[in-house]
Amino acid sequence: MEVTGEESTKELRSRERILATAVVLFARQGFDRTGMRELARAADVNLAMINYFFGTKKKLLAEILDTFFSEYLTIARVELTGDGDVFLRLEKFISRTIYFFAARRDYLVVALTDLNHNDPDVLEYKAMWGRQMVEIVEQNVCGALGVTVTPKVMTPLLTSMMASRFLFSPVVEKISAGEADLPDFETYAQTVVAVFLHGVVPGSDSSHASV
Amino acid sequence: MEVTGEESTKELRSRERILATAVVLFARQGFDRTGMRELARAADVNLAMINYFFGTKKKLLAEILDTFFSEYLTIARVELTGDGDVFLRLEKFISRTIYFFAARRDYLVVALTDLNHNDPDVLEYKAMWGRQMVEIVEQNVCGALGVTVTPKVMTPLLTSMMASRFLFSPVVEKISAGEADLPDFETYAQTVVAVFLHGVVPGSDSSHASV
DNA sequence: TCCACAATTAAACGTTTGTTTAACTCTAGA
DNA sequence: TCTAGAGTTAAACAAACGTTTAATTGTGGA
Repeated sequence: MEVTGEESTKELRSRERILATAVVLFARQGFDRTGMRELARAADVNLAMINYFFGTKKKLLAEILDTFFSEYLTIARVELTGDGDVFLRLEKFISRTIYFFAARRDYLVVALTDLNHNDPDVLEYKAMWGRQMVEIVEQNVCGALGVTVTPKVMTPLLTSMMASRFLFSPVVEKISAGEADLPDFETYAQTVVAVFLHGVVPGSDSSHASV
Repeated sequence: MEVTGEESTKELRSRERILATAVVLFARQGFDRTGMRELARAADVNLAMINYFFGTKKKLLAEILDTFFSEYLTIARVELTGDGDVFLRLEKFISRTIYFFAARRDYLVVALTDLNHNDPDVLEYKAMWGRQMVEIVEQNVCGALGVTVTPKVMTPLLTSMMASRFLFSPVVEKISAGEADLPDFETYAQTVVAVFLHGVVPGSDSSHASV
């Protein structure tokens, strides 16, 4: 068939339907707790189609992770590199990343939870992406900021801060239905920017001056 | 046998050996990827002993999580409540928590990754602990700090910051063997305190004044 | 000594797992 | 019109899963 046309033939749709369904299920119930039959049923394809298109379940996961990490890394490269003001660059990076996390929340959850265990294979894969991320932060942020925090501490720290809203959201929403809910992403992005750059207390430089 | 003595009889040892081994394996390879037979072999007990002592695999996990969350909550109650200076209380809380995370790293990893999926049962369990944590922060931190950040945002944010060092450590260590490694916990605790209270840039109140 | 009972064991239970096979349908290109 | 090949299907594979059963061992208290 050769797929010379660009979209919507039935075969292409199956592949993408599997992919889209897999992200949702993996995020909701985890990679291991999601069976091939369950995924096939949810994506409305035959069981064998998953192995036909992706080979193995692990390779299906790998494709999801590649999508997420490459896009995340692109944002970091675009927003963090350059000669502009470091604070402005950080502000833009954090803001764009949070919007990215919001748009691809399921990808984020899969990447940070399913990936968080340490098969030697998976560990090497994670290190590959982490290395590039740390490198960008090291060469474009740490020096320009003139801080003592090392890039290997700062990178996970900032990533955790930006992601926490999305990783904890199911719990937080469950805590109190109706009451004051989570802020929109615009507000949340500003919060993370503010805390990361200036700390929780907004107006002060806060060397112990409370109550 | 009644277990009137306080320790070291063979039966007690089996139960605790299972528990200790489970935490390590669950943290390293995940709850689902760890089979009962594998756990039994690693703990050097018969397969049936796990169900004999804990009933089901899920209840074994629940015991691990209870241990972790109750201790974490105790620290929050002890260090965050009271009338002293908010900054000093936060500083002590962050410091003690990070030492706690370091001592119980495997527990932390199990609690934050294996628990991060959303079976309705698990979600309710997480909400139970999260609710108490948010309440403590709300009543003892947010008001005293006089900040606009809501407790439902601040609590996950701070927890993420404190935990990031431990969740990402396998990746970060893999990134470059030999080179400048992660800081000790004393230093890391100070870093989190500093960033959370004053932002990444130490000496300035940093309203755009770089390069 | 003997009894009651906790601990331990080997074996089997029925499901479910990810993957593979071989046959079949459909369609684009010669 | 015919054919090569991609898409799709039902069925089966061995392996691993969590759990249960029934029998055995070992020990403290009567």
